[in-house]
Amino acid sequence: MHGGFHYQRATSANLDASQIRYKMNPIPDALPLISSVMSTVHPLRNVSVSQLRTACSSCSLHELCLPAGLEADEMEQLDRIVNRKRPVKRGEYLYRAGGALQSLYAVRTGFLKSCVLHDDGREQVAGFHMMGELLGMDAIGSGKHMCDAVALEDSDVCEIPFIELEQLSRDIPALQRHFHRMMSREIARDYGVMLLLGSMRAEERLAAFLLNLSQRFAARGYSATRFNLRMTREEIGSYLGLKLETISRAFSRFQTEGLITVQNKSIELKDPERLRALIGQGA
Amino acid sequence: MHGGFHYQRATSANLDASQIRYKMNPIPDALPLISSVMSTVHPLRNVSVSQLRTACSSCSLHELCLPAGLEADEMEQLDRIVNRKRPVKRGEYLYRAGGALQSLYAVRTGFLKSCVLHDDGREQVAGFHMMGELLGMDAIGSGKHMCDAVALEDSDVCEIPFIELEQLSRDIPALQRHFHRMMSREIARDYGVMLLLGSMRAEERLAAFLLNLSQRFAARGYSATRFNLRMTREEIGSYLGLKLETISRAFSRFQTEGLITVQNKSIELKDPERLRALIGQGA
DNA sequence: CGCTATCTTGAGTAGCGTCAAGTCATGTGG
DNA sequence: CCACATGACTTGACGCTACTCAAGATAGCG
Repeated sequence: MHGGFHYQRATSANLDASQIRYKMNPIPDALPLISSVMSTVHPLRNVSVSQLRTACSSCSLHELCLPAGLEADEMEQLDRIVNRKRPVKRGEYLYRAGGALQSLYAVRTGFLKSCVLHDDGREQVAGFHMMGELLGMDAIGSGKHMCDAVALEDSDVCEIPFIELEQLSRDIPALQRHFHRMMSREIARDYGVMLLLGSMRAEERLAAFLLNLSQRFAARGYSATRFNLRMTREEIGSYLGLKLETISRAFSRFQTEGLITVQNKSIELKDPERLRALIGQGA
Repeated sequence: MHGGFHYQRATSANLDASQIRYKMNPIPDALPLISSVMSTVHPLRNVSVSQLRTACSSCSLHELCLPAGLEADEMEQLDRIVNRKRPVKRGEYLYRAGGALQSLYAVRTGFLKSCVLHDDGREQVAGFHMMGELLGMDAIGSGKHMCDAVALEDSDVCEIPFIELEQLSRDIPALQRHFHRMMSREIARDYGVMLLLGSMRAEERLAAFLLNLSQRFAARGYSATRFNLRMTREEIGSYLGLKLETISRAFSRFQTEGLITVQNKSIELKDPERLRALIGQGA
């Protein structure tokens, strides 16, 4: 594992990009657990550029992503409009606030953040996005993106032209259904963030954040208790409405209390139950 | 204006319900300004129960609400599935967290709030809803409502069975389009709330809140500078992630600074520009 | 007319932010 | 492969904002 390697690194079926980017971390990324999601995976050595263009039907994310619930022939129709495998390098913008909506984007590999900007330069992280999640839905209302989307590590996304998606979802009820579900889940997620920002104290917020990440990794077949953060303390703080020093102090405190082990970007949840119980102390 | 009057009070074209509910307030609600939205209004004295059942096409909100952009015949189709005029009395729940999604609801008259609940009893107001706005979109993802919706004053809503809406929006592209827009706008609004909760200080939050209300009243043909609050200080505080005392102090401070006049629930914006400038001081 | 919910205001405090110094990772160029 | 530069993180001391607790005023309602 060394630099110069990373163009071959990522398949749609693994998250190991992060292991390469953070290759010096003493604790590697959680290894994928055996799960139904992983059943169609090609081993790393078999990956080639052509295989990176896999159709939705052979993408390991199709249960999580937009094609969930589609029949084979419907998935094929969706495949025809999806522009697969657009790479976004770490630090690159997928889109910027104010830019016209062209497509929605499904994360294939990697990790991104959305940032809302304020005139005075303040910036607020509105969300972190991992594989199978859909970005850009904030732009449908006005035709313009409300936020920046930035890759936190080298990532691949599928580009889904919005006009064509809307057209196709008229013909395929299951697609329409699932698209509505994904928009609605974004709204429900936002309500959760509001609850967090509006009524939790610093340590509760961080605990909720860690448990949320844990649950999302678990849903993708990775360890729920050991994972690597892809974002800085400052980005976590921005998302949680706190300063980076507060995040750092809370991590340290959790560690001395035996709730987690934290070493740089690597996290291990030692006692998820006590972490969960911690939420609700500040009522 | 006195009690016992209020069953005749509200047409789809006025917000005056609040003037009756808060009839003792020295400053009445802003009167509707002349605007395109008001062109089909019946004067109050002509209102009858049958007219309360008006179709979307004759509803003064159709430019703001779900039927925006539909042709006459399309609007007729939508009309057939909409269960018009379900009254919700002050304090009544339109739906509750955990309840199964049946319908979306469009506010016709009145004012409602959505509240997210936390296990430990904490409650966070996630939004306030006025005429032309759509509620319940958080429930599509899971099939269950994520929050309570409560009327803050006697209100009327149109009930739109979700399954039928989805069906119909396959046949009517303009309806599909607009429905997507409304969901997306909810997401964009949520991002704005996150920015507010995550990075503004108390007085900035309140200023942003007042300006937002102002803008929404203006979009409905009412005064942008004089209006009545329909919610308590505690509800404003909950929405803004602050305590009621903080809201009260900020109101007082704004008043002594000449930014607003506030008397109980009635608000006048004396200097919207300085109010706007105030946002961005705390960077 | 009195009861209750809502609001205002004050005094004291806790929690998180600010500022600052120093350590540790990452990755670059010699 | 090592030395150094840079960005990320940790920790401490201090300050300020908003919270808590409390008392009193006011409005709305029966």
